[in-house]
Formats: sequence, structure tokens, C-alpha cells
Amino acid sequence: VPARPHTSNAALVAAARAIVRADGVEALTMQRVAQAVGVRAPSLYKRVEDRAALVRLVADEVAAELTDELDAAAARQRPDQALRALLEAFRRFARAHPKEYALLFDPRPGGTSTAARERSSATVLRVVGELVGADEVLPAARTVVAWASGFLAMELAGAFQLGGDVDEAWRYGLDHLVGALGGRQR
Amino acid sequence: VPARPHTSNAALVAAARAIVRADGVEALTMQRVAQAVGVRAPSLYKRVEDRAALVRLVADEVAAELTDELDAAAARQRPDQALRALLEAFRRFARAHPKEYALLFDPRPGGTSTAARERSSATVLRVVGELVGADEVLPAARTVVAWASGFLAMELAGAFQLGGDVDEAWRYGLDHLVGALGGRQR
DNA sequence: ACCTGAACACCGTTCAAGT
DNA sequence: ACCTGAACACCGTTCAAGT
Repeated sequence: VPARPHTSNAALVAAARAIVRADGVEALTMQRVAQAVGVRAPSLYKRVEDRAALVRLVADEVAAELTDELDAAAARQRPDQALRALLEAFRRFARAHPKEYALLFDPRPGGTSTAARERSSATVLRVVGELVGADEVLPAARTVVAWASGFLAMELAGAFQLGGDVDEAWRYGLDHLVGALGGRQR
Repeated sequence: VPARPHTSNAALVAAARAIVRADGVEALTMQRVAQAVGVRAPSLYKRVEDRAALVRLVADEVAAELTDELDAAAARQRPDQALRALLEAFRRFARAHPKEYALLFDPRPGGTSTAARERSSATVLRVVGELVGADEVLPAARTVVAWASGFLAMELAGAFQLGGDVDEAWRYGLDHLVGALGGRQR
């Protein structure tokens, strides 16, 4: 007598993501996911290799959404405005979904799949490339992403502890960085 | 009959740090520290509040060493050269002690004490302040630290996967950032 | 075909009992 | 004063047994 499924892969990922959204990756335990979908923990291994694979599924979903928002925001005419809009969208997403965003830049088990990484890289490379040209696009994109991800890691961790206006610091970095990459001319 | 100590606080921190250096924070378990200093895990709680406190002790030690190296490197005449030297020292330290460095920018339990944070902030603020002036020092320092820490988080995580020269990307960011903050005009 | 309880090897932490 | 074994409440994961 074959047993009927009590859950589905989609329900698994949805439950896992809800836990990450609420309490962060470290709260994503197999037992908690199992409880959320109405089975016992060992049953999850019928649907997913291990915990790291489940984390990866959530990370890929989040990465896809982030990429969509970056794409939409960067649909501007002038390259410097497109880059500014992309970076603003990046920060908006990170602040709106802090725990899910943190997942994307977490080096531990899980991490984003290479496919998801490539898709989001493509958007940034296109926008930065239009601003600085093909010769410099790779180092320029790395500079921009390093700054933005570093800034948000610190902002979300509450690492800006010396007072002052965090929005002002973001704007300052954005202005100087986009300016240095060629946003001044034209 | 009072029992004689089998270990010391210093030995505890030294053992904990050796584990972090070798295998990263996630390998720092109470049992492994206990084994390294020759006692059982429960005994550690006579010397340290809990695991997070032990992590913090290691982080503070690492932060102090990093600050020393930043201070030494930034002892230059021209502000732009001092900032460049400080950032090069930052990257050198991170690459020489990747696991210990990662501890400093890890938001999880532990983290650096506020005292250690203030000491390293002071160095960066002084150097950046000499370059951009008092008005802009806070946002400028945040821009620089965000970029450098973001870059190293990605470099150490192996997140630069599109090929190209990582050293070139670092130099590109350094040049454009220091340039944008006033390093052009001498 | 899927779900389960029981088990294993780990965690951090507490605490009464030893010396 | 310090150390210990035993215990508790967790983890992830495996697997034989159920339906």
C-alpha cells in the first residue's frame, strides 16, 4: 500500500523561507521545517539531499527576486542614473528582507547556486559596462558590489555605532563612487 | 581539599584562537577547547560565561592586532598615501589570517567588544579625516570601510568567480575611491 | 512510495558530587 | 577552589520497520 505524500517540495521551500524571513538562517532547522509542513524530520530527506540543499533552494529563490528588482530599477536611459537606481534598489531589497538578503552573502553551507549568481552578475555587469566601458567593467563592477554589500552588511549588523546619519553615509558613498566611475562627465 | 587549576584563562583563549585560526569559528566548540587545555567541557564555565564570551575574547585579541598593524601602516606623511597604506595593511592582514579576520565581521554571537571597535575606528577616522576634513570624515570613513570589508568578504569567500585579476580589481577600487575622496589634489 | 520511531554522533549548558 | 560524570534539551542524519 503506497503511502500518499503529506507535503510537497514547494511547501518545503515555502516553509523554509518563512522561517528564514522571520528568524534568520540559523533558525532553519530540519525539525522546524518538518513541523511547519506536518511531517517528522526524517521525511524531509525524501525531498532534499540535506539541510544545505534546502538552504540553497531558499537562497536561489531570494536571488532571483533580487535580480528581478535590480533589472526593473536599472531600466533607465543614462548609465549613471541606471547604476544609481540599481544600487538604491539593492539597498531597498536588503532593508525590506534583511534575513533573506543576509543569506545571499553568507559564506557558510548552502550559498547561492552558480546559475543564480550568474544571472544577478549579468545585470550589474551590463549597467556598469555602459558607464565605464568594456575594458574596466569587471573591476568597476567588483568595486561597486563590494561597497554596496559591505555597506549593507554593516548597516544590517548594526555596525555603524558612531552616530551620524546612515542615509547620508550611503548617499556620500554612492555619489563619490558613481562620480569616480564616470558619472561626472556628460 | 581545594583542587589546583589544570589550566588558565590565557591558555583558554590561546587554545580557542588556535582552533579559529585552523578551522574557523564554527569549529570552536567547548569540547574541543576543553580537550586542548586538558579538562572536560563543563570546567570551562568556571572561567568563561559561555561560548559567546570566549568567541568575544578571541575577537578582541584579533581586533587589537589588526588595529596595531593599521596604525603602523598609516604612519605616512601625505594623507592619501596614509590611507592607501592603511587599506593595503587591512587586506594583507585579512589574507594572512582569513579565519580570524572573518570573526571580526561576523554578526553572530560573540562579535567584538565596543572598546575594541572604538580603538580601530579611531585609526581609520584619523587617517580619513586628514584627507577629507572633519565635515565629511564619518561618511567618508564608512564608505572606505564598507568597500574594503565588502571586497575582502567576497575575496575570502571565493565570490569573485568571473575570472579576471582580483588584485587588479582591488587596485582599481583603491585608486578610484582614494581619488574620489580627494587623493587627486595632493 | 512515503512516513515513522529509534538510534547515533554530536552540540551547549547545568548541577550535584567528588577531591 | 576547581574538576567531573551524568543529565537535559537540542542539533543533523541514517535506517529498518511500518502502511
